[in-house]
Amino acid sequence: MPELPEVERGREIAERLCRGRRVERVHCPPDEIGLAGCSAAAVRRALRGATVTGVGRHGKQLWFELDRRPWVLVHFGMTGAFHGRDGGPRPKWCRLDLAFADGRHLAFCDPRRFGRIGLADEPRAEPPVSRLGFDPLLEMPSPAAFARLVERRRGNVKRLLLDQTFAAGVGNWIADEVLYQSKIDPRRDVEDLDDAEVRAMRRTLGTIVRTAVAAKSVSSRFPRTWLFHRRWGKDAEARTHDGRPLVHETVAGRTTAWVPDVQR
DNA sequence: CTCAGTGTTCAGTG
DNA sequence: TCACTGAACACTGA
Repeated sequence: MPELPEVERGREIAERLCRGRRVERVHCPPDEIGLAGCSAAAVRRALRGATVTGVGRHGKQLWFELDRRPWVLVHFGMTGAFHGRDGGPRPKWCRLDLAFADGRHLAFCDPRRFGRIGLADEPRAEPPVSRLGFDPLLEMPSPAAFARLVERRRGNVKRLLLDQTFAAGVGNWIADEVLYQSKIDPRRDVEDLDDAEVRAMRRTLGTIVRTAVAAKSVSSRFPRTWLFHRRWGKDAEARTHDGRPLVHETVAGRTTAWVPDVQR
């Protein structure tokens, strides 16, 4: 479930393994669907022989910064992840594999193939990155600026949180966690939120994202009070840490876990 | 065998 | 123009 914290974890793995190193060999099989408007050959050409100067991220978008253009963008889709290794066979579901002179490899694995690989000269200045809203880890708006962004929106609050042009990197579980910790019913209309609720959303969003990133996205290290640990599966008996019943219901087209006792 | 789920985009409806 | 729904995408695992 790659949301912002999982993608940031991928960025850290890639940066530690690749930064300052020259790409010796590239494996990138032809793949019409998973390549966003470019050929596998173009991806190989962009990477082979280039030195990785850094790995950037905004929301769920991640890119390799190279010592020449274009750069290479990766979106993890629903099941994408990076795996480092010292050698040996490529892992299963590998769609991109970079080999470095020191024998290390970085593989992008994506079993369900919803991930995307693309090229861009200036990722931040062009779509899809340029269309994204603020990244809650890198640039959380002030309370006043956050309130102004919310004021301009319509529809229910779950939809707002999932909208990548509002807050980049929020996915289904973070949206539900924010609403639970902010005590807001996911079906509520954005226009009906009061100032305290909007402030609570901003605060919980920041805390949840920073906490998950600090835990390196290892969910067993997330606070035990989080809804996260209770939301998976649609167990009719599911309860929060303090014994309140969960419900699962489709809101904004997505399975939503929430707690009617707590969220108003 | 069926089907939920995960992120995103797109076509269609109101 | 906007809000919203449902389908499509590919695949695993229950």
